Amino acid sequence: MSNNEDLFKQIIAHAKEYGFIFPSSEIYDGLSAVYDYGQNGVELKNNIKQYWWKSMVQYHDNIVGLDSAIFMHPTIWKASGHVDAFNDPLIDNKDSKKRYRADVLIEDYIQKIEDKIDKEIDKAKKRFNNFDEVLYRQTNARVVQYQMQVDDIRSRFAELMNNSDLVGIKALIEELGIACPISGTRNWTDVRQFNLMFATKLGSVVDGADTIYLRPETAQGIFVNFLNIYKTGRMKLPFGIAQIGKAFRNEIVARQFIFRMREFEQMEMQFFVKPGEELKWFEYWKQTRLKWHTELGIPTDNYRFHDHEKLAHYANAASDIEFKFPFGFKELEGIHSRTNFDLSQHEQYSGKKLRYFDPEKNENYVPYVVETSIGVDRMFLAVFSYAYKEETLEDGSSRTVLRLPAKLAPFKAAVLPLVKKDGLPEVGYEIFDMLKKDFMVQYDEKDAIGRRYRRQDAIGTPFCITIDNQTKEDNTVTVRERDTMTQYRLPISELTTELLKKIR
RNA sequence: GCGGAAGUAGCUCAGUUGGUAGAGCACAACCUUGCCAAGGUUGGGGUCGCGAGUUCGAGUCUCGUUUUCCGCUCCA
Repeated sequence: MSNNEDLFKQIIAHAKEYGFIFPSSEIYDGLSAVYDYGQNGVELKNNIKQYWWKSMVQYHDNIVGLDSAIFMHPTIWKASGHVDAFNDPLIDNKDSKKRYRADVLIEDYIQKIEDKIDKEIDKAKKRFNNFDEVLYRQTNARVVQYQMQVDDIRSRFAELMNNSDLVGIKALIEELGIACPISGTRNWTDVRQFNLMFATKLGSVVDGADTIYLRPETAQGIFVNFLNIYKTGRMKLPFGIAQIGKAFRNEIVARQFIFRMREFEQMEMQFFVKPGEELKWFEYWKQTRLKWHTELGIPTDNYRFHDHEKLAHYANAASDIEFKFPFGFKELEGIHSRTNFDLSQHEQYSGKKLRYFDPEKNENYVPYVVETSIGVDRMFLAVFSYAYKEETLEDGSSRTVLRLPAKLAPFKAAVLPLVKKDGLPEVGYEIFDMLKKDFMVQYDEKDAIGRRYRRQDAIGTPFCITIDNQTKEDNTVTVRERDTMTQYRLPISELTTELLKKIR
């Protein structure tokens, strides 16, 4: 484990040292769990997004793109369930230092009483032959008393939650004498509300301005545009809408470098299908998405599916693609069969019909949705941490190399005149100007050639193009490959084709 | 949020019992070499995370704070 910890630290250090990722606001001491992408990081990140966008939008005639706003109508988050689900009242036990959801503590307490009722009923069942459970529940004094207790707590608790009465919730916990399961004490902190959504005010007049939220996921922007795209795009089921964009969650604990951040970027695609076909498409997208990952050349044993057993309220199937990060297998992408939950909710809250007219069946219905959702930053971390290698070479020397998939590398090639004289830099600039139209290319003439190769290795440039004195005679250059460190000569005129071939 | 560890130059670190900061690499300029890093000369860069306190004097001791990593907790 400590080996992996060291490796992870090295990866973080490398990301900073070579201009991939910097802590946000670093000269002001940084801002917790917020990061900036540097000159090389932004290229890698853009390439990841482009690779995704092409595979979704460009390669599918039935998937189109979207760029919806981060600000959205506040009711959207009521419809989606985020206002409720992202609003947890939390309470800490001062002795065990454990944190609980206050509502869960109360639910557990209620559950215990209900268990007692069940026990009474079980006993009675054994005792009486013609057992009438409904009648028994109404007449048995003990059961009636328990049931009244449960109903009382339920209704009081619901009211407290509706009024967001945190003081009242704590009072209820104390009144019920709920103890911490670990320490067994009733030494509680105050109940605090953690809203996972960032709120701000729309409109410059603070008084009376409406509270709006920074979106906690990009998916809802797709759902609320379903009708627009379906109609203006003349779409037919099945079809998809893809979107890349920032999302924000006020996590209680955001950590592990860029794995869990409060501001992050998602690549989501919602695929609308006929009811009843969703599980077929769920399987399809599971396999398709895994293929997208493995086609980058990262060995398949770095990936695994994790099928959910406990499903969210909106899903009827869900699976994660997990990646072997330096800190273990963790979620990289989620594939969810979201049923017609979201569109139905928006129908209800907006009052607009979000229906598809099926010309074959000659009927209207709310389509089902299969979602693929991947974090750009997590994908960045996955690729970056896989690519990072400390190698010992045959001659005993070592090199640090980023074995990035060529199509994701910030720079595709570096143009390196062997020496800074004899007209070689001039030829170098000619080649640079030629290649820059198609590729991100770096020009470097400083220091010994070997050192320049290593510099390119460290930022993952797959090819180095070296100009020497022979170049002036026959217009050929040396191409040096990052992974194998092998070299071969090539006419300058063939460089573009060669690079295109290798990078695709 | 709780507990543990850490924070000295871009990076890796040194800094004796408190006596007003060093090295290597990196960076810049010039010279030299020329196909797998670490030749030469010169130079730039640090109020030692931040803020208080103790002291004649704090990188070093005390307290607070912040950031990062790890564990717990929370979360898709």
